Amino acid sequence: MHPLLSKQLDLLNEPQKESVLHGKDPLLILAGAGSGKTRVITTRIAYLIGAEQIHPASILAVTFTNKAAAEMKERVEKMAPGSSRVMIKTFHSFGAWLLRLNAELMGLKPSFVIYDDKDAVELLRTIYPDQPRNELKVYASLISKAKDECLSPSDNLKEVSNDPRFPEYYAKYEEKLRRVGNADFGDLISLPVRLLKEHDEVRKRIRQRFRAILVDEYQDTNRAQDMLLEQLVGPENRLCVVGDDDQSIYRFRGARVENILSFEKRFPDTKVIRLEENYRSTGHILAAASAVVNNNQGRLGKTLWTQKGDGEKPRVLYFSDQREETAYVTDLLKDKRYEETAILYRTNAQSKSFEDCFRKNNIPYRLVGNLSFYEREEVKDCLAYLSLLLNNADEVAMRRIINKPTRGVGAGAISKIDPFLDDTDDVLEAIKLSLPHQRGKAKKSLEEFTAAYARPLWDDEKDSLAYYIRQFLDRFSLMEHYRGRDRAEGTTREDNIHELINSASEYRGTTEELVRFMEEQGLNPPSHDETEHVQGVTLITMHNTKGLEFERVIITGMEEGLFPRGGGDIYENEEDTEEERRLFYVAVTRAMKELYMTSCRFRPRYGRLEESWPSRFLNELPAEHISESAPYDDFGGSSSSKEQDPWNESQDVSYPEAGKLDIPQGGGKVLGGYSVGTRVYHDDYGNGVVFNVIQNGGHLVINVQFESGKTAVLMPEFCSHKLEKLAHDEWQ
DNA sequence: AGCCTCTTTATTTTT
DNA sequence: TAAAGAGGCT
Repeated sequence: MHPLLSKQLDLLNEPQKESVLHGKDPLLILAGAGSGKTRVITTRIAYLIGAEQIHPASILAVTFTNKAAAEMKERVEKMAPGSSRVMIKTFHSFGAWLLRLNAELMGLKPSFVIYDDKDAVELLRTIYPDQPRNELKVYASLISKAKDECLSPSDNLKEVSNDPRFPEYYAKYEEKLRRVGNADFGDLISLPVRLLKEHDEVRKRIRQRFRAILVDEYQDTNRAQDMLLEQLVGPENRLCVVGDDDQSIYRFRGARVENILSFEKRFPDTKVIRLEENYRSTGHILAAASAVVNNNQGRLGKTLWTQKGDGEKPRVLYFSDQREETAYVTDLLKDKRYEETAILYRTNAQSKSFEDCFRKNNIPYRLVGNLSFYEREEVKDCLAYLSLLLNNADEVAMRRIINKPTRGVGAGAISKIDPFLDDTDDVLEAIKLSLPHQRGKAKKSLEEFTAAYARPLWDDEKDSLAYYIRQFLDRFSLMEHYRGRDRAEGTTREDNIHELINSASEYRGTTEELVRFMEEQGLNPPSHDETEHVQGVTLITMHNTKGLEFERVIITGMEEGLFPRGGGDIYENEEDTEEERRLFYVAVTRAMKELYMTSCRFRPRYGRLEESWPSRFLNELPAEHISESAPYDDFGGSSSSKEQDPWNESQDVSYPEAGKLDIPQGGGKVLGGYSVGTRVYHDDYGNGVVFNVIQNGGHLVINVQFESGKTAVLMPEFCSHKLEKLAHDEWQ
C-alpha cells in the first residue's frame, strides 16, 4: 500500500476505512455533523493517488469558500510533496480559471475583471440612469438569481420573476456586460457551463485533464454549479461528492438540497456511504440535535452516534427580556472560559446587547463576520483605477473614479461625455472626443485624466507590481486625497490602500501579473477581520458557525418570529421552516460539551418591544435529553406540556393544497371579526382567504391561504398595519 | 460639491 | 430605533 494512503487511513476508524477504500464511483458520502468530512476527502484523494495511481494534477477538488479550500490544501500538502499538485479551488475560481483559458471564445476580455453585486447595479445605472438605485438593485439581484439557475435572457424567466420588465433589463444588462468584456460572479459558473456544452473539443480536453473530481459541501450547490459538474463528469470521470443534507442552510442564496437528494437518481450506480459517527458532541447534545432535525420531511436520513458518554443535558432557559438574557450569559462567563464559549444568534443585530454588556463588564469578545474589506470604498476605488487601465471599456470603473478625488467633473461634464459613449466602447476615447465641448476646470481635469492613462506604466519590469501600482495611483494624487479625508473623518483609508498595494508586492510588474492580482482581489480578498486574532468570547451568527466547534455554545433568541424567523408577523411555508430547523441543527451540533438555549418573552424589534412565544424548536427537543427552567409564567405551566404549547392547536390544521385557492364556505365561529372565509389583503402577500381561526394563549390566530399559494399563520393584533379585511366581493 | 432633511425599511452570506 | 437612500437647497 502506498505510504500516503496508509498514513491517512490510520486516522480513520474501521467502517470508514472500508467505505473510503471500496467506494465505487460515483460516490455519495453523506457525512453527518462532526464526522470529519474534510479528513475523509483528503483520505479519498490519497487513495486515488496511491491505490488508483491517478496523477495528482488530474484531481480536482471543489469547495465553496476560500477558507475551506485553504484548509483542504493545507491538509493535502501535508500528505506528500506530489499531492500539492492536486487542483483545489472554489467553484468560482475554478470557473474563472476555465474562462481565462477560453476568454475570447466566451466573449470576454482576456484581462476581464470580476464585477460584484454593487458593480452590477452600477452597470444597470449606465443603461437606466434615471431609475432609482433601489429599483435597479432588485433587478440586479434577479439577474444574479437567474444566473444561479443558469438561465439566459432568452430563456423563460417566469420562475425567477413575474415582473414583465425583467427580461428586458436582463437582456440589456447582458448585452452591455458582454460589450465591456467583463464577468460577474454568475458568469463564472454559467459561462463555463455553456463553454463545455457548446464546445466539444474543450469539454473533451477538460474531461481528460481532470480524471477525478471531488466536491465538498455538496448540499450547498446551486443549479448552475450542479450543471457545471454534469459537464465536467463524463463516463470516464470519477466523481465523489461529500455533503450533509441536514446542514443545507443556504437555500436563500440558491443552494438546492434537491441536488443531493436526487444525486442517486441522476448518477446511476452511485454508491452511498453514510458517515454517522460524530466525534464532536456528547450524547445528550447529539440526541437533541437528531430529534429536532428528524421533524424534517425532505431528508435522506442518518442516525448519528457517538462513542462519548451522555455528558450534560442541554439547558433551556426562559427570560422575560434581553437584559435578563445577557445578564445570565455574563454570569456564566464568570468562570472566564472565554475562548471555549460561543454565543450564537440568528440576526446580526442581536450581537449588540451582548457587546454593550461585555464592554461594561470587561469581558473580552470577538465579533465574527460582517464588514468585508472590499466593501470599503477606497479599496474599490483603487481597483477601479486599475480596472480601467486593463480595460478601456469599463464604464462602471470610469464613472466611479472620474471625479474622485473631486476634480471639477460634475454631472454637467459627464453628460457631455455620454453621447460619445454611443459611438465608442472605449470610455477614454469618449472623454477625449468630448474635450472640445468641455470647458474650465472640467476640461483641464479630463485632459490630465486621459493623459495619465496614456502614459506607459511598465518600464523595464524590474520592480514588483506594488511599485508600479503606487506609481500609477500617484498620477491621480489618490493618497493625498485619502490622507486629507482621514484627517477630517478620523478614518484609516490611507492605511487600507497601503495594505492593498502591499499585497501586490509578490507579483511582478507586468500586465499579465496585474490581471492575476485583480482576479485574486476579486475572488479571494485577504480576510480583514480585525477581531480574528483577538482572544475572547465568540459572538457569531448561526450561519457563520458552519465547520466550527466550541466546548460551550449558547444559542440565544429562541423565539417564534425570530428563530424560526417569520417576516415579523408572518410564519412562512414549511420549506422555510425546515431550513430554519436545519440551521438549528447546525447550531446545536457546534457544541462539544455544554449547550444552553435561551428564549426571551419580550424583545425589541424595529424600535418596538414585541412579545413572542418560545421557539417551536424548543418544543421539539426530547424532554429526556434536556433540562428546562420554568418558562415565563403567563403561558401557564411548563412549555413542555403540549396542551399549553401555543402552536399545538394550529399544527392540527389541515392546509389547503399548495397553489390552489380554495375559498372555504363562510360561517362558523367569528373571533375578533374574523371567521372562516373572511377575505383579507396583506401588504406583502396580497389577497388571501382565512381558512381557520383560533384563540390561543390570549391571542387571535388566523390561518390564511394567499392567492400566491402561500399559507400563513397570522396574529392580526401584531400586524394590523399590514393586514386589511376586505368586503366579500372586493379583491384588490 | 456638499450639506441637510425627509422617507423608507428593516434575515441569513459567499464568490 | 436607526441607518441608509433620495432629493432638494445653497
